[in-house]
Parts: sequence; C-alpha cells; structure tokens
Amino acid sequence: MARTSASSASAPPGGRRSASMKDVAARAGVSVKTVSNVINGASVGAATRERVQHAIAELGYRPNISARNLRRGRTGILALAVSEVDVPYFAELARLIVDMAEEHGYTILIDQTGGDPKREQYVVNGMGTRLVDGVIFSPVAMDRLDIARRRDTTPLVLLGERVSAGPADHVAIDNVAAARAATAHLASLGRRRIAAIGVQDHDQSTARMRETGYRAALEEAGLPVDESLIVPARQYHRRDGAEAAAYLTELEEPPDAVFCFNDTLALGAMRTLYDRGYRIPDDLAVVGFDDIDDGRYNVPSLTTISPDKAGIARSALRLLLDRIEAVDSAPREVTVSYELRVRESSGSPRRV
Amino acid sequence: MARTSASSASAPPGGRRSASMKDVAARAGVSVKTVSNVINGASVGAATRERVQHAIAELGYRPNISARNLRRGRTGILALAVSEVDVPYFAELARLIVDMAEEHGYTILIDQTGGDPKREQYVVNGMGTRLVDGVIFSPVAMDRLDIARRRDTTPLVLLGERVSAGPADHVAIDNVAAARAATAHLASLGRRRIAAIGVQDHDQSTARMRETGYRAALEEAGLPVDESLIVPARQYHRRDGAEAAAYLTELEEPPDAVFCFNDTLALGAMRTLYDRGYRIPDDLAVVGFDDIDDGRYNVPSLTTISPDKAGIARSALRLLLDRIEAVDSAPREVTVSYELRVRESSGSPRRV
DNA sequence: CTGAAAGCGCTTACAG
DNA sequence: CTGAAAGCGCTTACAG
Repeated sequence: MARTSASSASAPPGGRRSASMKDVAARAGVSVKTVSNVINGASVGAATRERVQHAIAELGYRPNISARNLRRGRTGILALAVSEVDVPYFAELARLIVDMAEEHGYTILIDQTGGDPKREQYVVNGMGTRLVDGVIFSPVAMDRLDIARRRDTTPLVLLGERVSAGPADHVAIDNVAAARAATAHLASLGRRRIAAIGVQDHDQSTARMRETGYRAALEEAGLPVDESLIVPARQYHRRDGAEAAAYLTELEEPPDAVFCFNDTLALGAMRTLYDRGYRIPDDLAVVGFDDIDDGRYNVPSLTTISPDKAGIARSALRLLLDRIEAVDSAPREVTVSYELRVRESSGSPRRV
Repeated sequence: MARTSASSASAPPGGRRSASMKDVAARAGVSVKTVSNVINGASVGAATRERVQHAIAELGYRPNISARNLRRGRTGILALAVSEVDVPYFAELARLIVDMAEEHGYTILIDQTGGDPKREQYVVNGMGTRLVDGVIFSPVAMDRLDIARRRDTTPLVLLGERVSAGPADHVAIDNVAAARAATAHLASLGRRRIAAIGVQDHDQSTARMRETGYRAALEEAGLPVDESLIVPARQYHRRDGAEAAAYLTELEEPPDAVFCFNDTLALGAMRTLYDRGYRIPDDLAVVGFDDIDDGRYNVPSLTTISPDKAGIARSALRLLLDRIEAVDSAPREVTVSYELRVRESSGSPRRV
C-alpha cells in the first residue's frame, strides 16, 4: 500500500509509469545487479545478458538518469555560460562544444547571462543547484578578482580572457598579440589614422587586451595615438558597430582604417560606411576579429583575426574534464593559436 | 562503517563532500522535513526559518538536484534539438527559448542532430535516458510518418513544419502562404523569371511547403514554371546558396529574381551574384526567409519573410509545458504570424 | 506547524 | 559470475 501510493506520487504526470530496473530484473529472472551490469557493460554471461536485453526491449526500459546521477554523484551535464547564444562567435563555439562534449558522454546546457553581473555571479557560484558537473564560462562583467572570490568548487573553465596567474583554468588566444597583428597589418598598408571600435571599461577584459595590442602596434609603427579615434562599444553587436562608425565619419578628420574588436562590430560599421559613401578598402580599410561565417561571404569580405575555435572548444573541454576528475591541481592556462586572414576589406593597399 | 564507505564512494571526486539536508537539519536542530519546507517555500515559523537559513548559509548548503529530480519524477530540463545551433535562425530561436524557459524555471539543453536521421530518431524516442522533461525539435530528415511511429511518450513539440493532423504538437508559420507572398512580391516588381533556391526531397518538409507556395504564386501571376530555375540545396548554409547562384548565372537565360528558402542561402547567393557582376536588385532581385540579423545590415539589405520568432518560442514552450502537465490531450497546432519585410535587395523595381 | 520514516531508481561493497 | 542489501539526498503521506 505504501509502495503503491509513493509510486504513484512520484510517477510522471499523466499516469505514465515507466519500467524500473527492478521490473526488468523480475522479468528476466535475475537480480537488479545483473541488469545494472548488462547496462553498464560489465561482464555478464552471454545467455543471461541475452535474457536481460530481451526484457529491456519488451518493457521499453530506459535507465532513470536522476537515480543514476544521485548514486554516482555526477550528472553528465556541463554548462556553457555566455552572454547570448545568438552572437555568431558564441553560436559557432557552442556548436563545437556541444559536438565535442557529446563524444565524451556529456550534454551541454546553455546559460545566458546577458552580461548581467548578478547572473555572472550566479554562474560562477555553481548555478544554484548541483545541476552541472562543470561550467565553461565566458565572462563579460566579472573580472579576475570577482572570480577569485568565488566560494563554490564546481569545476570552472574561463573563456576569452588572458590573465596570467588566473583564479581558474582558462583558455584564450593571445589577444594582445592578435590585436597588434591586426593593427600592424593596417599600418603596413600605409594607413595613418587607424581607429579602434570596441573599447570597454572592465579591467582584465578581452576588450582591454585588444586595446593594449592596438596601442602597441600604433607605437611600433610610429603613429600617434589619437584618443578621438578610440571608440567604445557597450555590446558587440552590429548595431553598436554601426553607431560607432557613424561617430567616426562625423569627425573633422575621419580615419582611413578601423580595427573592430569583433566581426559583428565590423559588419555593422561597414554598413554605415557604405551608407555614407565610403569605399572599402579604398577610403577606409576594415579589420575584424573572430572570423565568423558572415564575414567570409560579406561584400566586401572581411579581413579578420581567426582564432582556432576548434582548439578553444577542445582545450576548454579538456581542462574541464581533467578538473572534474582531479580537483587539486593549480589553475592552468591554455593559449590557442590564431591567424590573420586578409580579405577584401583591407585587400587593396592604398597610398603604399 | 557502512555509512562511511558508501558516503565516500558517492562523494564528488576529489573528496569534496557538500552538506546535505540532513546536515542542515542537525545544525539547525530541526527535522529534514522542516529544512525542505524552508527551501520550498512552505509555511514555517519565522524563528525556525531563520535558524534553518542560518544553517544553510553556514554550511554553504545547496540542494542536490538529482535527488530532488528522482523524487519528483522530473528534471526541470528541456531539450532543444536542431540540426546545428550556429545556423543563425536557430541561434536566434535558441536565445529566445533559453530566456523564456528560464522564466518558467526550466533549463535548456542543446542537442545537435546534424540532420542525421539516426540522431533524429534518437531525439524523437526520448534521447536515451530520461534526462529531459520534454523536447522541442526541429526535424530535418524525419517526416510525419516517422514521428507518428514513435513509441516514446516524452512530451514533444515540433518546430517548422506545417502538417495538419500531425503526430505531435507543433508550431509553425504558414510556410505556403509566406512563400507565396515572397514570390508574389517579386512578381509584382515585374520580374518574369523568378528562381527558387532551397528545394528538398523530404515530404512534409518546410522546404516542400515553401516550394508549393512558390509554384502557386507563379501560377497566380500567370508566369510559367521553369523547372531549370528551381534549385535544390542540401543544406541551408551560405555556401549552398553561393553554389546554387553560380548554377543560375550559368543558365542560358538566367533569372531576374530569386526567392531563397532562407536568409543564409540568400546571403551566399548574393555574394556569388556580386562576384559575377550582377547588380542587386537592378539585374536580379533577391528575397530570403527568416529575417536574421545579418540580412538587415548586409549591403544590400535583404528583403525577407520575418516570422514572429518570439511567438514561435513562446508557443513552443507553452505547448510543451501544457503537455508536461497533461498528457492526454490531442495534438495541437499553433500557427504563428509572419511579415514580408521589403528591403534593398528587392527595393527598387525594374521594368515596372 | 513539525517529526519520523518510507521510498524514488539506481550503483556497489560485500558475500557467496 | 551473481545476489541481497545499503545508501545516495531528496519529498511527502501520515501522525502528532
């Protein structure tokens, strides 16, 4: 009686009650241990295995993942926390991570922070319940100190920052060097007034790294830094790039090149530049960052820094899985390679 | 002794052992029932509640979601199964669904089928273990019959097909009508040779619906259907659009307009058309489908069918949550609205 | 309002 | 190789 009422209380809504391991065991005339062994690939006599598998098929049995997780102390789920999944760079990364995680038997759950500090705090502190075995997190608002302060011990891998002696495992490209290469490329074309779009306040942020690289490249090229050419962007969407470009074209002395801190900024900027009669690259050369699919097909196609995204996905997963298995090691950093892909938006040098 | 060994066997790797409800109860000097009540917002005396909350904070207690799920018979997780998350349309939809699901207390997990029939089969049959409470699924390879044949009872909502008397709940726009509107728009511009890119074989597919609408519009406009202008696309990526456009430009009598079954096909096609010297829309007008962000900023900006994506996300979730609560109702269909957004790619009529 | 206890469906140490 | 039983950490019907 107690059995019955408890069972119905926790059965799935609507009265469907699926078979349990116990049911399978009864049907096959073996113990649940043996059923468990069959399912988990332990060694079981051929005849017994056969009988169990038959019973499983007959009953349409599927393991209850919650019970397994409770027992095993893990869930097989990893979180990917980004500001917004429909940002093309994150969408491309998500695709890779989802596929690679699956090869390791993990499922990816998406958490969108919207760049909100409170949500980022929540992510860094284990996401409320122990739902995930680990988190891959691309911070926007949080800096290194915020993350160092976390009390949660859920394995965490940071994406997109390059902070030495970091508070957690992380994988990134060398953003300073990449930004320097992008800017140097524009300088090598003979451009003198090279603008930057995408500057942000957060310390230790990717934006800050790229700004540093940009400034270094100007200096190395012997070009003056004109602060009026350095434009912030609240977000990294096309709209923000379009607005920043509008500002630049309204300067008394507009730039002859612009390094955008990501491709969507660049795409948005190019739209505005086109509307205002700029020829790209003749009047103004443009370089982006990320090498998203859109940029390759755009007219003009976009010169960009192409990070090894598969390498980022693979490294992030590797670090995370390592840490899930062994907590004690010191935080590790993986630096992934990148390439400058020169395309039409900076393709035909002027004044060289 | 037994307690100890079992406990350490199921503790998280690395020896971290987090506090349980029992620990909190002991600390607060109450029963676990009371702790549970505090956590789940049941009525508890103010002083007791205070003590419990204090104990929770002290121990850094977080509920074990697996145990809760096991007991409740649900997981609070929904799957979104699409071919690839980095397809912009799916990325935009995923963003909306993730955000809206969160408002209802659900988390979204991503499953990528790659359009593979086997993986789609897997999705339709509950995804192996009972990991999710429900599935939102955008089928590529499976048709209505395949889905009708499913034996699994996991609540399922289909996306993107418009099949009356369907085998499961589903939400879609009226693809036939939308495609007809897109094609009729091109005809109204005076275009006579209107091509289509994106035809596929699968019965009952979205592609088939759009093809039907395209053909109907030609007929209504009194235009002949030239089968050589109807181009298949294996996938709906930019690359496929680019290839299809190359084929069209090589015809003896190339088209003067093209209706692409999605925006990425259109974006890819426009790139090829540009390379081959076509002026858009003067020589050739282009219409897409989906209204992704890319198309709005492209040069030329892309005329497209704009489905109410928020409506799709909201309806899919509503249907799914309803079904999670009540299994017995007949399959329902929700048809969401759309709009034709005329932009530059078909903006300046020629020969009218 | 609160407590003691059963049970969700697994996995696994312990025996045999 | 296989079985009987404990226990993972919750929720909840049943008493009080």
